[in-house]
Amino acid sequence: MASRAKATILDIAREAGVSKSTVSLVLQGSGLIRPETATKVRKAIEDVGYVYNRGAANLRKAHSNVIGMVINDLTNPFFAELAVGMERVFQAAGVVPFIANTAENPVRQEEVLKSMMEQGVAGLIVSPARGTMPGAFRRIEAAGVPVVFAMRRLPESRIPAIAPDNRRGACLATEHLIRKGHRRLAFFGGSSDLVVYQERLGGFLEACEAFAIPVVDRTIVEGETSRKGGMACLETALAMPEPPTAALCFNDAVAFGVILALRKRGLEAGADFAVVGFDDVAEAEHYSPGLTSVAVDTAGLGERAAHVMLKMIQSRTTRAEDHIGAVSLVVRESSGPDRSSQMGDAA
Amino acid sequence: MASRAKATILDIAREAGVSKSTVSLVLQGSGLIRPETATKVRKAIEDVGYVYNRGAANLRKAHSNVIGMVINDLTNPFFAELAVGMERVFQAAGVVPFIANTAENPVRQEEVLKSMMEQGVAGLIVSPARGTMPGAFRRIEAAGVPVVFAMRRLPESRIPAIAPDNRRGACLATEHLIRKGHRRLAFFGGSSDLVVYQERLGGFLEACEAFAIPVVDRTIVEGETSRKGGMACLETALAMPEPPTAALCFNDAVAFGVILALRKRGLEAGADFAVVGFDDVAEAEHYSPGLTSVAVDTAGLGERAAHVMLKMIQSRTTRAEDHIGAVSLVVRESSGPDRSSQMGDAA
DNA sequence: TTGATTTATTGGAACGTTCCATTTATAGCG
DNA sequence: CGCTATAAATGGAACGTTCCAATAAATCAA
Repeated sequence: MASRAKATILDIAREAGVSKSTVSLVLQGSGLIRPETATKVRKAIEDVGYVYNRGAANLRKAHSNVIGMVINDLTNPFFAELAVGMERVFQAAGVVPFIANTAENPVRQEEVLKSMMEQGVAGLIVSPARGTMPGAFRRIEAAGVPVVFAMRRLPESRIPAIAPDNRRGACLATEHLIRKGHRRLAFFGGSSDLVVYQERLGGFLEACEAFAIPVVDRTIVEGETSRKGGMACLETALAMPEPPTAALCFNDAVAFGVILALRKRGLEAGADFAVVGFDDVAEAEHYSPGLTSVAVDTAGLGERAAHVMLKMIQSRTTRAEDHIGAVSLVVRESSGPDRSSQMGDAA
Repeated sequence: MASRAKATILDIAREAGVSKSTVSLVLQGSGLIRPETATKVRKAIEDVGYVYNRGAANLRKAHSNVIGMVINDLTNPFFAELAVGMERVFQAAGVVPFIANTAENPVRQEEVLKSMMEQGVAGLIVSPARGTMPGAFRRIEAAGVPVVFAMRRLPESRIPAIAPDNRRGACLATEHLIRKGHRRLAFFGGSSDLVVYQERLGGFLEACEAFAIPVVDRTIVEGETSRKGGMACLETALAMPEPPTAALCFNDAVAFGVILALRKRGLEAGADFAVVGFDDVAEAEHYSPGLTSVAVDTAGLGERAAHVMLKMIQSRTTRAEDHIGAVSLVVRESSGPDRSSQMGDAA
């Protein structure tokens, strides 16, 4: 069936009885060639089972149409959603994003970035792994490849970042808890090596300050940003002499963990302890109880990041403005009764 | 700071005072060059901020070290886990997998596959989008690029597939429901254009047959493989004159939807209606109630697929054996009380 | 010393494209 | 009919690697 060695532009030229240049022109859809010739060439392409060699082309053209997306945790649905938002934009622009996962591992991240650079990507959208060193992107910047950070940023970096308004979101959520009447508040999960953590914690503290919550009534428990981490945080907090009655969680995964741990103790989120999450993943709505969470419009941020990237590529610059996405609080049951309700649930 | 035009092997050669061939040798870690020379060259590489151009290299070498992973729905945590399993294996082999999402869209899939082929991938691991045409992979096979299907297969294709034992899993789950005393059973979600659906439904029917469940007592409701689809399935089924008392769901997402819909009606999964899922995603364990589900060892299948792929590349063949992964039923609360408590199926 | 052997290094010809500068064919105009 | 203007097609020189065959330098055997 198929030829052993892979067909090249020259094979097509021979097959169609034209020159390689003509084939090349057809391939890039130039209007310079006569329609009949183009048809003839296209038929030949089909016949020989030709596969375009982008590597060879890039050798001359110098800018590819692939964009790399480097994500720190693909199993987190939050990041998958981000990816989906970006893809929507790129698809329309005829760009194929290649995704790679770093599994929150800076060493792996280095490998992945290297591989993408070698592949000649036109740009890189990155959600950096925790513990990324400040200089990790110096080489890439030096090579003139545009980079955009999504969701996370690095401490002192000039790379543009697209992220939600973490501080404001946390502030909003904390206010909500305070207005519900809570006076002993906790912030659960995350760790201070993440800029995002500092922003969210900052918002939490800002609201505490604004409502004059004394420092002793603010409990801050760092922990893994996972269900397990959330469970641990709750245990730690409840073991305290004056335990908090409400918690803002670093993200939804932590919040789910807290709800789970409450249930294990025979307590119910909402009724016995108020829980608020962050990110508003799809699951938050369907959880039981529904999780009050800060919605960050993940897919929208993905789209925005993709747009910024495209613009940077187009204007061949390596700099762009940060973009802070609007946030909103989605109130559900986990943060306490809407009225003074009872759920009809008797078995 | 960095040079405007990107550095090549020749720039390094000049910088280090050697020939380009020497630099090339150093780059591929050949033992032929004197250690001191190698060091000198490596320093030059560092100094000029050189980025290896794999496209150019592939022009001669003809086999790249990138493997494409084409996945039909990245937002499904199930597939993300699959991806993670593969990555583990590839990383050890020094291969970087590039992931792309087709969003269950055959047209998009075509674009993505084309792009990957153009990029010169060494192999492709694919979970084909629903509605993929039988001939969709003919060109790729003809080009001699090894392809492995993961989780899903195409109706009449010679491409090796790595998938769980769907039939047996469904059979196991159905038996479980029957032993619990259920006599009117449903199969919820999915649609018959998927081979996986046919296998799972087949297992369901096989168990029904074995336990002599009459055909009238088997309810089959096709539907979207999502929470929403699951909710719709339950509504349809409960509207019937003699509604089922238990359901095997096409996957966990459908099962979660069913549980949700039950709750909306004031019913509780487990107590009032038995629900079993398929895939045993991480969330199944943490759901409320815990979801009984068929565990398929997703990450293990990913690893297996990656191994098969590596072997195919190594032995430059495009054929391999199918691999059917073992499954097991994980019993939790959603399928009813552990003890043989009689459930009256009069609602 | 000479030649043979081993060890390091090097030029040059690919690889499959693109793109510029030409060439060739076609048409238009007086 | 010759001339120019336009349209269509073409050859050749890059692009950044690898790899073979060839060279140069160092070592050894006699």
